[in-house]
Amino acid sequence: MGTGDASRSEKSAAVSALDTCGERVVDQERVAAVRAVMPSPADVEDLARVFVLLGEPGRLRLLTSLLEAGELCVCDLAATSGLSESSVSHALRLLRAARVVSVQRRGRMAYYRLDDGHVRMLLDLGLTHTQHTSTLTTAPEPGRPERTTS
Amino acid sequence: MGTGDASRSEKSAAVSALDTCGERVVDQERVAAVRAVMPSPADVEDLARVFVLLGEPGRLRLLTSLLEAGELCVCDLAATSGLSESSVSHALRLLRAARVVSVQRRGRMAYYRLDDGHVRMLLDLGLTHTQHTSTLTTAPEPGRPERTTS
DNA sequence: GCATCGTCTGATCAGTTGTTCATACGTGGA
DNA sequence: TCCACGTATGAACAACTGATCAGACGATGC
Repeated sequence: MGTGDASRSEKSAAVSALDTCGERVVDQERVAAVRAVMPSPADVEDLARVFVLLGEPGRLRLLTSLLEAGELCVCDLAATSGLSESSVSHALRLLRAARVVSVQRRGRMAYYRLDDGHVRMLLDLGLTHTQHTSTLTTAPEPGRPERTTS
Repeated sequence: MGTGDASRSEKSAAVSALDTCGERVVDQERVAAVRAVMPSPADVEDLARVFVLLGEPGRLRLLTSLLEAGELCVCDLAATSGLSESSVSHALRLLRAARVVSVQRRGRMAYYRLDDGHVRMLLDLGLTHTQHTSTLTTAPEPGRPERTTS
């Protein structure tokens, strides 16, 4: 099955440009259309980086805390997230590097806040829906007091 | 970290309920407020699972392809995402388990589509903003000048 | 029936990631 | 000044994850 397998090229014949490495393609038009609008690799990786940062329960609790409180210091973030202060510091380092949070120092305290409206929207959207969709993914849990995010 | 460290309980004295394990807390009111509205651990982990699924470039390209095409078979997904067909299959397995995609078989083909409006919104929101915000994330960090926002 | 195709799956391996421990930095108070 | 505090950092470790390879399954065509 090499490349000569044109048995289902009923749609278009301009395959060579798309079929870069012997991959079989069924619906060539659709594949071409998708490729045309596919974000650049850099954009995809950027977005993936953001989602990854949101994809760890500890960081997610940190960010949720900041979403609710507006501003918190490291030790309070440790208290609200249940992480050790060291873990919080390490996590905040990553979030800082991605410009997701910003820090402002007062005295020997460091106060963090969300610094990215984009992430705030993703967070808010995610939190809202997750609470409506309990019992879906893997949560056999009984009822929970469904907070209203306002 | 002695347990008797109540040195800064200047705001309220009802610490015992919050301070479960010798953690220092600065703004107890705010911490209590955040804890009150913090989603349940199960909800947090559910949401984190979703974000993790979106947080890998390969899967993100798969999902973007489905968002654009509506429906694609495995080999076409391999073509649009640049992954091997085996990797696609493994990835789709995870996405299926999380009810993010659904599959419909016709003959020996398997056609996948997005099956979660929640995820579709997150995807769409993410993709929209990422394309406006290129040149941001991957920036090599200008020295880390702790910008005092605004 | 047999061979081929598209897809799925398990095992293995390498790379990544979060946590912990120990320590270092800068600040503020005695 | 010295010490306690809040935070930041590096190293080491365990756990997880994605890619690859090999093989299996069901469906189709001869």
